[in-house]
Amino acid sequence: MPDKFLKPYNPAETETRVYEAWEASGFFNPDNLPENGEPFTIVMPPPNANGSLHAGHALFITLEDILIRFKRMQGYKALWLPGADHAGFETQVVYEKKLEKEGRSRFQMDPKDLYDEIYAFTMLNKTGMEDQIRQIGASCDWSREKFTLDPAVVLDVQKTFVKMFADGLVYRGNRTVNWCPKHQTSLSDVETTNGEETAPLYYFTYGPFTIATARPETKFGDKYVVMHPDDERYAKWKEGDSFEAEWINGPITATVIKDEAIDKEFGTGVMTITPWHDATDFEIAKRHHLPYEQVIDWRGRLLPIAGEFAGMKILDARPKIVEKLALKGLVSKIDDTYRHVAKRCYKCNTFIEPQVKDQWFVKMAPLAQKAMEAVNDGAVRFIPENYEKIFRYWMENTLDWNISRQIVWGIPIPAWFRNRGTDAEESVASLERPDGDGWEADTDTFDTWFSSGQWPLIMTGFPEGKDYATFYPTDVMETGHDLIFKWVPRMIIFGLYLGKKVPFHTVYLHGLVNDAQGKKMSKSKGNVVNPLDLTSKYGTDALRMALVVGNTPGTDLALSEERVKGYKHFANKLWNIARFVLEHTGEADMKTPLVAHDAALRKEAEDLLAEVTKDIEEYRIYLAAEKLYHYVWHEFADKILEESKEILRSSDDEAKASRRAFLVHTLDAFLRALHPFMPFVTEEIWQSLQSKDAAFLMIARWPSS
RNA sequence: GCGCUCUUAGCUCAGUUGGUUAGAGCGUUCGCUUCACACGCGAAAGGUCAUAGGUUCGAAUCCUAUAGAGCGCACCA
Repeated sequence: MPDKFLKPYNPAETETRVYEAWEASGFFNPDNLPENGEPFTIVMPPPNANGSLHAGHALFITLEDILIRFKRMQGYKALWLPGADHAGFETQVVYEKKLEKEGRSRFQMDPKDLYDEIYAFTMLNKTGMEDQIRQIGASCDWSREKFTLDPAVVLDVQKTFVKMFADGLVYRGNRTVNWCPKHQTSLSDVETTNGEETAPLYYFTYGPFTIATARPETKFGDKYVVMHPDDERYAKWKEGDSFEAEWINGPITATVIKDEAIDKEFGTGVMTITPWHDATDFEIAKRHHLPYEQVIDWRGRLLPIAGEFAGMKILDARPKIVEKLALKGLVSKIDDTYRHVAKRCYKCNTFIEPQVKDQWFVKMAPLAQKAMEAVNDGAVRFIPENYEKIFRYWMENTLDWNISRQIVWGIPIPAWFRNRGTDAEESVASLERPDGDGWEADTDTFDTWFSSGQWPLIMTGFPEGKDYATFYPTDVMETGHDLIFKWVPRMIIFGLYLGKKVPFHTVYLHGLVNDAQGKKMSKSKGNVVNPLDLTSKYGTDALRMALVVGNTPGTDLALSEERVKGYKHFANKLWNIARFVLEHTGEADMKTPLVAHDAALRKEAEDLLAEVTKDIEEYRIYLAAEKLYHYVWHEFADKILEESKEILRSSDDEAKASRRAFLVHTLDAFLRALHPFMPFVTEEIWQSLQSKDAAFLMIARWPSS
C-alpha cells in the first residue's frame, strides 16, 4: 500500500497533478481514444469571457463532464467542445462600468480604441476562465476550442446573414425598437425586463375630450385623438372631424381617428397618440397614414418640439409639464394608484424608451414553424419535460428579431447603405462593398445570440469540416433553464436552417444555484459563493457532488458550505475504504471463486450499478449520485468492511480468499462508477489498485452494461 | 389577465410509471480513544406529505377547488 494512504486525502495536492496527466494523455480528444465507438458530443455553452467562473458555471461543467466521462467509459467517442463567447452587449456593459469607475466614457472614445481595449480585457478573462474550467475537472477537448470572435467564426456568422438576406429571411425594418438611453443601443425583447410599477395616471382636458396618460412628456406633437369605433359615448364624432384645443405650448388643431386598438374601459376611452415613442401608437399611425415625429432624443432628453422643456430629461420634465397644464386648468384628475408594467434595460434598469429606428430584423415565423415541427416530431426532447410547453409557447408567439446593436463589441453586420434617410435608400447584405458609388458600411454589430445561436454548427465545423460529418447533430445541449427562450430556440432554428437537422436530440436544463437559504446570489446582497474558494477548501470532487446530488433538472439548488463539506468527508471516506482494502488484500487472487455470501453481495452491488447506469442514461444524474454515495458509505463501508474484519481474522481460508477478491473487485467497480462524479479522488486511488487495466480510470471500462 | 412550476422532518431537498412501517444530507439528543477513517462508529428523537373534496382495493404520487411562493408572457395609453 502506498504511504500516501496513511494521511487523509489531500485534494489540493492531487487535483492539478491529475488534471495535467489527463490533459497530457490526449484522451480528452476522442481521436486518441483506444476504442472507436459511436460519437457522443456535447457543445459546451460558451461562458461569457468577461469575468470569472460562478457557481452556475461550476454546475454546468459538472453535469456535462459527468455525461462525457460516463459515455467515454462506455466506449463512445466522447467529444466535449469548449468555447468562449464575446457576449457582445453583456461584455460591453461590464467594460463600460469599468470605464465609468475610471472617469471615462465610451462616447468620448474612438470606436477602434474602445474595441481594442475590450478585446484585451476579454482575452485576459478568457484565459483565466479556461484555467478555472480545468479546476472543475472538465474533460473537454481543448484542441478544438473556439472563440466567437475568431476570424473564421466571424466570417461564418456573416455568411449566414448574407444567406438569410438572399433567402428573404432578414429585412431592413423601420419600426419601434427597445432603446436603452443609457447604453445607447436597441435591445431585443429578451434583453428587457418587465416590472410592475405605480405611476401617476394624468387626466388632461384636450379640446372637448378628456385623455388619460402616464407619459405627458411625449405629448407635445400629438394632434390626433383616437377612440374605439364602437364607443357610443363618442358616436357623434366621426373619423376626420377636427377641433381646436389649448395644449401645452399653445393652441392646436387636432383630428379624430377611430381604431379598434383602443380599450374602451381604460381611462376615458380616448387617447392621443405618440407614434415615435409607443409601439401601439406606431401601428395605429401606420394604419391611418399619420405623420410621426421624434420627441425624445437618443439620450432620453426632450427635443426642440418641446419648446421651453427642450433639453430636459423626461423624469425632470414630467412634473413641470403637468404643472404648466394645471396652471392652464387642463388637469382634471391625477390617479396615483395606477399600476402598469414598464420595460427596463435588463442590465442597467433604465426605462426603455421606445424609438423608431432602422434595424435588421429576422423574420421569425417561418423559422419558428420548422422548429416547432421538429419538436412535434420528437426530434428534440426536453428534460424536464414541461419545458417543451414553454418552448412551444415561444415558437407560437414569435416577434421578428431585431439583430442590430449600436455597440462596437461584436461581429460587424456585413451590410451596406446608399442614399440613407431618403426615399431612394438602398440596403444590401454583402461581405464585400457593392459595385457603384456612395455605399456606406453598416456600423452596427450583431446581437450576441445571432452568433451563439449558430454555435453547434460552428463548433462542429459546418459546412465542410470533418467534425461536422462525424459529430453533427450533437447529442445533448445542457444549459440553464433561463435559456429556454433566449438560446435554445435560436440554435434549433439555425441548425434546421443551415444544417437541415436539429443540432441536438436532448435539451437538459438545470436550475439556478442559489445560496444556502435558496435566495438568488447577487453581488449587492453579498451572498455570492465563489466555486473556486470551495474547491480549494473542500476539493473539486466535493463541490461537484454537492452540486449534483439531489439536484433535479429545472429546479433551483440551495448550495450551502455545509453541503460541500459533507462531500469532502465522503471523498475522505472513499480514501480510507481504499486504505482498508489495500491493507487487507495485498495481492488478492481475483480468480478465486466467491463463497455464497460474497456472491450474493456481489449480485446486490451489480444490481445497483445497473440501476445507476440506467439512471444516468435517463438523465437522473441526481439520483445516480445519491445511490452511489449511499451504497459506498452505508453498505460497503459500514456493513461490508466491518463484517470483513471478522472474516479476515478467521481461519477460514476459503472465506478469506473469497472476501479479498470481492473487496478488490467491489472497490474497483465503485471507483469506476463514481469517476464521472468525483474524477480526481477516484483516479488517484485507482492508480494504486491491482485491478487497474488501463492507463487512466478516465478511459477504463464502465462497470455495468 | 394568461401560462408554467412549486408547497414533504428544525433547514436544504429526494421520492424514477399510484403498492408494505415516507427517505437523504446537514442540524439535534444519547453512547463510544472499536487496530480504514473523529473528515469517524453505534443508537435515537423528529413528518395529519399546504388545505378541502374526489377517483381507487390502495394516493405524497392521479383529478377538481382554495390558499401561499417563485418564474415567464401580455401594445390597455
